[in-house]
Amino acid sequence: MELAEAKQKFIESWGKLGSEWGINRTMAQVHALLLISPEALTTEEIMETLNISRGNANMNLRDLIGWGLIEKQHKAGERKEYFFADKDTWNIARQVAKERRKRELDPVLKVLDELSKVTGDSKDPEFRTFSKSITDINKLAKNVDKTLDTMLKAEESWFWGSLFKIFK
Amino acid sequence: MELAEAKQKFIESWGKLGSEWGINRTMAQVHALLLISPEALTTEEIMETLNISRGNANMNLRDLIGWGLIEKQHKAGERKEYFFADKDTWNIARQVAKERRKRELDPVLKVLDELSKVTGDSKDPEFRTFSKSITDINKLAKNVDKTLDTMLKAEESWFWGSLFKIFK
DNA sequence: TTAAACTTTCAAAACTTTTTGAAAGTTTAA
DNA sequence: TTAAACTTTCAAAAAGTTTTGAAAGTTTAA
Repeated sequence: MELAEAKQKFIESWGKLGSEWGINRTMAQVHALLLISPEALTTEEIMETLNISRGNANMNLRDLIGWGLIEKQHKAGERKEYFFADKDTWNIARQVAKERRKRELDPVLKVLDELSKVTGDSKDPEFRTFSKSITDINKLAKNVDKTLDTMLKAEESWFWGSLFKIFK
Repeated sequence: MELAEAKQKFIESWGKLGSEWGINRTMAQVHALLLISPEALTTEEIMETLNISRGNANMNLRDLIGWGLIEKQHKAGERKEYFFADKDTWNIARQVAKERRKRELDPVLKVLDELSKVTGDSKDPEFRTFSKSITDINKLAKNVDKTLDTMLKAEESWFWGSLFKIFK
């Protein structure tokens, strides 16, 4: 396979994976493009490579900055803004985990805590089933939360090293 | 909070979480409803409770069966089909992880393996950056894959117990 | 200042996904 | 058999999401 073709394929696959996990396909593609670019790129270059409009490019670049996955770069003597991606996959994974935890897991934990407080007749099967499910899900969610917390603080080598010890 | 209100809130939150993670909102809501129901429910009851059409209910029930999250139940002397959800959160988590791995992670791993085979001029920064990114992502993806594999085989107590040992 | 170079915004259009509901299909009891 | 009770299908409609592109806004050099 040619390098050019391989690049295309990577951008496509990354976009598809993103959309399956609830991330805007174009945003994932822009990220993929920057991931494999040795140099920072301009909005113009991104628009051209991915065949997207200026507005679209701008909006997704801003979102990627919001996710902490890319940064702006200023080149001396140039007016244009350049964008480049953090290339460290461990940082990327941590950053995504961090943002999704904040945006999605945290609110759910809050609701679950509220819902665990609901009281009722412990003879009522409706209440008992509700209560048990909420409690169980709450426990799982808290465990996930705690694990993410450790992961976010961890160094890559320590993290995988530790998992390796457990998982043979 | 009333039990009825709490149920509503749970169904809503579960649906929202699902849609943020790329799972059809209605499917997640049907799942939530069955999770907190002590008894198996008919399509009719689900349609009424969630205010959805017969076609929609049927399609999402089938999908949930496909995900291994709910099952059909036949009641002696009854024509109707009843549906009930596995209430064990650990099983649910495993089942979801298993399906998403199969549907989404596996294909990406396949593409990454292909892309790691691309050869090129190691003096070319374009090639070097591409190559390094693919290799790194491939490594991370394989680690995730291996960890999921262990998790899928594990018993809940063993799994969390082991994590606990690492994560203080 | 001014105007060129650039970035951001946002309403409308395009596209994607989900939902509906009526028709077709299936199963069962008699 | 038949027909009632039920489930499944699927094309069209509705809802939701993303993209466009022109206009407005901002920054900078001179």
